[in-house]
Amino acid sequence: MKLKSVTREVLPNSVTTILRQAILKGDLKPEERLVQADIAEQLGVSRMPVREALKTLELEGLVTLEPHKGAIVNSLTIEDIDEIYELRTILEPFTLERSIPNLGSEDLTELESLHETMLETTEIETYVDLNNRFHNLSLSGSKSKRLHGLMARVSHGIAKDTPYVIPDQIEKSNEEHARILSAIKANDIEDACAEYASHIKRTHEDLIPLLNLDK
Amino acid sequence: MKLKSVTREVLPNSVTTILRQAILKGDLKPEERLVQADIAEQLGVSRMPVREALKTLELEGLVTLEPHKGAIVNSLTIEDIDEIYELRTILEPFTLERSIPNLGSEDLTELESLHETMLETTEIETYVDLNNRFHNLSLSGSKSKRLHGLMARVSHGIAKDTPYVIPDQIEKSNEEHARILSAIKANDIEDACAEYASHIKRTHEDLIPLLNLDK
DNA sequence: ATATTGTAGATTGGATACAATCTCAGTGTA
DNA sequence: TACACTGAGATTGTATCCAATCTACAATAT
Repeated sequence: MKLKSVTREVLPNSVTTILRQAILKGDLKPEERLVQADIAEQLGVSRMPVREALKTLELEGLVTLEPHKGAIVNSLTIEDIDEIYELRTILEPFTLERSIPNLGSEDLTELESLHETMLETTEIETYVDLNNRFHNLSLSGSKSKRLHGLMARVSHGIAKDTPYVIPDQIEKSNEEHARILSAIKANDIEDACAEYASHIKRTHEDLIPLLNLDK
Repeated sequence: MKLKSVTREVLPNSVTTILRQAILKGDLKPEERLVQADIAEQLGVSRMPVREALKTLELEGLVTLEPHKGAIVNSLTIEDIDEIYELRTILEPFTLERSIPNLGSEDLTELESLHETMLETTEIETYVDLNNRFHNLSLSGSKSKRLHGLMARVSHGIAKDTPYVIPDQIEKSNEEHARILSAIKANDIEDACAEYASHIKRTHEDLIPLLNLDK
């Protein structure tokens, strides 16, 4: 018998996740200084896991680490947002193209059901979660750690909670997801990628005017 | 008077560089296990900097880190190479497009002189170094840490020493560099990016048949 | 009063020590 | 012989400690 090996939970990973979410949610503000000892105490661990977590976040581009000085939360300019969305528009369809051929019928069923549930969901929290699962699953056919690493690094830069700020985001997304999904089911890779790209592009265009970013 | 601030050298960075080069040069073979204590002893440091270095290399995609098990050097398949070059073909012109408007006249002079020196160079070692500086400098107008991080992560996956394996690589590159350079000087961004892209694409095509990769 | 220097406290970098976990050879059993 | 088990050694994960460095404020000089 073959069991899927348990992902052994390791402290730095948990710490990383907690800090990453705090930054993306805005609990930790840009330019804010992150003191290892304080974080360690708050989380009830030693400084060591915190140090590793900060290192990870630096490589993900969320914080800046300066030798002997410490970590500060990176701030985002409009140019950053633009850049992030342009990169997503490139990378995610690129990945989708390699993912579709490897999606099994169970995956398609699952995608379908996620989509149907989203159609009936009005709770924003739930929707954000379903939406992430939809996107992740559709890209999951590509096994390339390199691609998934790059995408994580790009999209971690910005909160994944556009439904919170864009009016009608849910309705628009549902429509776009429907088109992506049917293209995937029809195995029309080219079309699916194009629809996926315009989904991201539209989100970008809707998002920009809503942001009041300084600098 | 204004002094250039000293770049404070920190141990993990040195360790990372040493390990990265060892992997790219092939001194550390794919699937080889990297034991922290051994590396630490060889380098005359404690395990702590080594741990950080391995973490960096993991996020760069050069090694895989499994909890409680350790680090092994990642191996490359043909598909990986293809993917790396396709990504470079996308990312580097994307960056060049944002870089050219910010290149000063000193940068152009420097590029010119690098190119001229390359024309006269037959030493492969020297050529590889000049070539790297040429590429880095041309992309240096983009200040985006995100882009440079992504590119580093992509190209660190593969040795930058194609002149060692591709016959006539130097001659072909010189010709292509000339075209890129003149487009940059003419401030023809579109053309420069196109030439840059086909430079990478040609290298990819020349490289593939020369590699005897298992798997 | 302002600018500069000196100093103490805070904070990070790196080393060491210990705990948790894994690996693997060796043993016993069917 | 083949297989499962066991336990010692190896290796990684985490905590703690000390040194290097930075920061901020107070003392001093101009």
